[in-house]
Amino acid sequence: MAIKRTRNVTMTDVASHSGVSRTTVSFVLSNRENANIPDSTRRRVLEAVDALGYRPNAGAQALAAQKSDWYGLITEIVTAPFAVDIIKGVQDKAWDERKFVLIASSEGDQAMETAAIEKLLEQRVEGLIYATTWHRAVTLPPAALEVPTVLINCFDPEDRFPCVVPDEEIGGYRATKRLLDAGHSRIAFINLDPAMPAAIGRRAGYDRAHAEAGVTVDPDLVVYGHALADGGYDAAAALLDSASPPTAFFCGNDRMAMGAYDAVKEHGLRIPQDIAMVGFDNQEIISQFLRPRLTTVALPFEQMGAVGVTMLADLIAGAPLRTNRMLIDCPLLERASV
Amino acid sequence: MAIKRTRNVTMTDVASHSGVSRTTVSFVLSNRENANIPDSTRRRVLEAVDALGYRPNAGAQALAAQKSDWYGLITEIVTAPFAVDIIKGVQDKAWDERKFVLIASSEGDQAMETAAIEKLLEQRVEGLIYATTWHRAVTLPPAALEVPTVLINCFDPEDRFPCVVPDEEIGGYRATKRLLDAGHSRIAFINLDPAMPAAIGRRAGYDRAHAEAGVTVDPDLVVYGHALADGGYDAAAALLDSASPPTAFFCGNDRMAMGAYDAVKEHGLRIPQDIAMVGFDNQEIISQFLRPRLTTVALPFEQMGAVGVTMLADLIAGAPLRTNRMLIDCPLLERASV
DNA sequence: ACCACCGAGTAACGCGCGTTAGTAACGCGG
DNA sequence: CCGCGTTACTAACGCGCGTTACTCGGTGGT
Repeated sequence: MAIKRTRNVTMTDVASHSGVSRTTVSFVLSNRENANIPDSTRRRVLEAVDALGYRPNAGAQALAAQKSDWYGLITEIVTAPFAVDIIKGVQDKAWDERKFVLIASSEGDQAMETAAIEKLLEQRVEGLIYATTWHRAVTLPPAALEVPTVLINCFDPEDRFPCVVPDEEIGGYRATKRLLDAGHSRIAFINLDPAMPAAIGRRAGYDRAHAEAGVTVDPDLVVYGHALADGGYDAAAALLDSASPPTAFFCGNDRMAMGAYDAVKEHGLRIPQDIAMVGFDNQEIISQFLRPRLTTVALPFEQMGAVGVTMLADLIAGAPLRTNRMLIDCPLLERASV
Repeated sequence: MAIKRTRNVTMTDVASHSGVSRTTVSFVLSNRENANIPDSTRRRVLEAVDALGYRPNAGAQALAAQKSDWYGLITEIVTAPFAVDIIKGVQDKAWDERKFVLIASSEGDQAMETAAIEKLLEQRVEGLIYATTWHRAVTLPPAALEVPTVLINCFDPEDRFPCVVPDEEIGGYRATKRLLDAGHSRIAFINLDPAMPAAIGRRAGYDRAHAEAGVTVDPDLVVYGHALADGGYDAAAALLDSASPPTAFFCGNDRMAMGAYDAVKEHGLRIPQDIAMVGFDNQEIISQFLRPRLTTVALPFEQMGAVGVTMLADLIAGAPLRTNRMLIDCPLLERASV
């Protein structure tokens, strides 16, 4: 465990080592124009930087320059899978803008969340991104008002913060249209809790697709399931046992589709020959590995993260936002279950 | 979008607002002992803090105090699911020690990884935690040597860094013993790539359990599968079609178990009545929702994260480490597939 | 010979804060 | 009245760096 504890090398060290003033070192390192640094000097400085292993002190830089180059990201990291894609989208995009992302997890706990925001503000982040794992309304701690803030996958009921949310309606529309196009007319919709924005939007898309196709929606085919595999299983089994069963299922999420698969198989039916199935979320570990692989609608979290960063940058720059509520398209991913 | 842009309030502002010196404010806020601050003064200061919305500047604090209270965490965030648990374990434990965690993602890319470490060092993190999503040897950029560093779920071939890794052997042992105890004697082992530390350790545990039970291992029952659902399906199907098929499967991960489930069901066999199944990883989204729910061995990532933080704290404090390679137990989670 | 100008470089201030070394006022025993 | 210990505070330095406002030694033009 040999730890090379380099004494903290500062610009002053670099300066004396290369025989110039600290100011000159600063000019060289910040590539300042109009500074008239001849190449010979520049080289001497850079060599000293290398030789001494100089590393700028970000805190001191931020203090002197009065800016931090950091964005803060608050997210529910426990509820796992989706948060990761948002983080990735945010981080990559931020990197493009030479910004870094300070991640704090909220764990759903309100007190901890407030503490996290405080900590980020103490780091003097230039802006805040608040992301949730499921589409919903949120109420942020008041501290968030102190700094430019963008919401991802959630929205402020009072509209004080701009947000990026998935276009649930188009997702529901795409899924349903795909099934209608495949010739199905009895399409069951195992939706999420009807109070959720996701459920409302997707239902609207389901209805619109039917309307455009001139097919009447049978209200008995639209049910609400517990949002896990069991919920999908139960709902699908009940529908298959009904007097006039559906020939296709549109499931509110991939987990329910996973349960529905089991119900279909246990009824001795084959996917997609006898029953077609479309999911939602594109939770890869499920949709990629179900047999047959599941056709589903993607929630483009990574893209949402990237768009969020762009909006935040505009907000910080004081640029006008095109919209306070950015809708992100949800594409259909064709696999093998239709 | 009403953004309350509070001009940056400093200690000096608080001082003048409450009629004391900046030093006194500092003493009050840091709860300094032996400072003899009467309650009346303390209250005046705290009221001013509140009234002005003062918020300490972490960068300035770090600069003055010559310490940062931050740990750096580098992790492969793309390969998703596991990274999240490590992050959670690290963050919670760090919070207990009043430390904060700066997360950077490496994305597997060597250049980006080096850049990430540099950035963390520029923030003057007190230590570094490097975590991977699968157990393996890693080679860190040399910059990691400049600061106390702990590895999680990976190890340094040259042993320059202490590490926390899962005890694969005990995991393999537990899984196998459970099946032996259930009366099985022909237990197939669909292992991961035999070059992986995980595969080696689990195989050793599998062998030890057999040896202790006095059961001879049939080498034909130990196969290596592509680590995805298809690999599990193919391997399980082949074994079930063989002359003397197994009565139980121990799968190298839950994804393969997911595929094996399909193979078993397609052979008209029932789990667990006809075939018992044990997975590995406890990838919740799979093991919780397969029907029947999958008995599996957990990789305790959260715990590994917490232990890593403890080791790092010791390392920073210069305390002697009990071991340079901490093994974490992998418990068996009983569900319904045995 | 004088001035204007340019290239090359530096002294010095301030960012917000922790901390040390003080000071000023007061009470109390002798 | 002196000396001394408390109590309650503050002046001032330094952390590492960005930045502004300079200095100083040449060159070229008139």
